[in-house]
Amino acid sequence: MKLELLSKGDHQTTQNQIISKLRDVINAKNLEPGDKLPSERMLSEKFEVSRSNVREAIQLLEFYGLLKSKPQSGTFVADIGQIAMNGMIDDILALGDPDFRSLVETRILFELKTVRLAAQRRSQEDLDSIEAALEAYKEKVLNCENAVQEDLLFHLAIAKASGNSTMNTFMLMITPKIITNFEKYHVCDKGQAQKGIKEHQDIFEAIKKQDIQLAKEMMKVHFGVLYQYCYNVKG
Amino acid sequence: MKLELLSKGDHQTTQNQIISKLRDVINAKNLEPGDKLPSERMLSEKFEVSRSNVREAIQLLEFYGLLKSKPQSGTFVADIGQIAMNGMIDDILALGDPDFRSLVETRILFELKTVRLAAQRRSQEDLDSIEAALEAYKEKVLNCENAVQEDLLFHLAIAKASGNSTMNTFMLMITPKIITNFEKYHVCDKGQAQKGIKEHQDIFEAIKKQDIQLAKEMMKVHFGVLYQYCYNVKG
DNA sequence: TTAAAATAATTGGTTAACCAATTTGAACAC
DNA sequence: GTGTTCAAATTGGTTAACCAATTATTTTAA
Repeated sequence: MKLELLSKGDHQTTQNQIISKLRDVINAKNLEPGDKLPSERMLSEKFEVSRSNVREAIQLLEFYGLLKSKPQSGTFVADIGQIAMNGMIDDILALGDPDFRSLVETRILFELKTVRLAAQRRSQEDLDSIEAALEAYKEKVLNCENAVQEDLLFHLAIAKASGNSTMNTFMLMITPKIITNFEKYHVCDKGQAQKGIKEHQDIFEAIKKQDIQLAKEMMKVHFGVLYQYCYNVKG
Repeated sequence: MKLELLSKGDHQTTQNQIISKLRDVINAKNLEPGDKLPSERMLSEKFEVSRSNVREAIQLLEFYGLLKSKPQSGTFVADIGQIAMNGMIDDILALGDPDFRSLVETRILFELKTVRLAAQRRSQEDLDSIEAALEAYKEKVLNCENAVQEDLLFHLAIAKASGNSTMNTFMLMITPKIITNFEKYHVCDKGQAQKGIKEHQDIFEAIKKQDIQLAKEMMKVHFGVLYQYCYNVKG
């Protein structure tokens, strides 16, 4: 038996320690937006870790928009004041792997919003893409095959048609995590198949008609089961 | 004059090319979930790029949950079928830098949702954090100082209190991008100051009372101006 | 012939060396 | 003193060498 209680990834732990130390450096030196941090080499020596570890930590903070590295110059504090910097780093350090329920909850939020935006903004090209995804889905279902992939692409096509690149990106980030943890197996139920097809078809038609409210309602129906899973577990 | 038309980042371009080639490899070899990709060294030779470039591309696809690297073994296709794999990689390749409007639109969506969840789920500790952020905000505003940072932390405290780690993470990702592009300067207007304080106070009180609907309404009022910016630009 | 053991090759990850752009500061002309 | 030039040091980024774990292959024993 491997005793790994509260291990949580050795890598992750040291990474968070470095980030924490980076915050300390920023505070100790009273660095403000535009100020330069010590070089990666100095930091790696000071923290007694490898330079690549420091680089990785800096890159994460860069990802969150807190730092900015300039090629042959140095790493600089982004346009974020010290107070916000400290608060945000604390928040980042407190982040853990997202739980499944929060993923589902977030997905439903996105689905209900993107479908409205798609109904409102979709171009003809968008509509064609969604329809193609729908047809692929229907074909698989009618052949009694697993259509998880086609289902996913249908929803991603809607996200794309929403014209909101941020939501589109986020959908790409969370949806695979959900479908790989969900419906591992496939059962061929005639009733379920028809229900699934109808729900997708209804959503598509609403988008086509540009009926925003209807599109949202149809999507709500489609996610009814998952919705229950999220909000009625307690009750 | 530097002719950089459609440059879009040299790095980004080669990266996308590699990702595209990775997709081709997966298709050519008909790789399915669990199957192993060629080694990084082989790929770098085949693509005629450095191994670190290949690694970077693989890591991005790993970020989106499409691949999975195992330390001294190899890189494997995650639990995503070929159809979804192709569709998702296409989507990823089509992603561009998010436009400002989509960021704002997404932020408002999150704010309206997290404030409801916060009103519903907040612990006493959450409430204390939010109140502390509110007090810090009020103090700055009453002193006629710029309170952008305190405003940000107030909203992030609400996101944290929502109990949804996914939304919390996403809020951390987009909010800084917005505030750094917005309200670059600060004007001290007595009326505006009081208005800002009242709006924040109202939101806090609603969360404290756990009045979900009211919390949402107060947040909607708070983001009224931004909301207009998003949805009434055309009209 | 087959199972097991030993060894060689391969793997992603890590570290160290290297690079070109930038920055710094000393030398120097006026 | 002051502005300019130029060389040396510093920087983040990149490449190549190295590592330990894993996997494939060969050898060996029964």
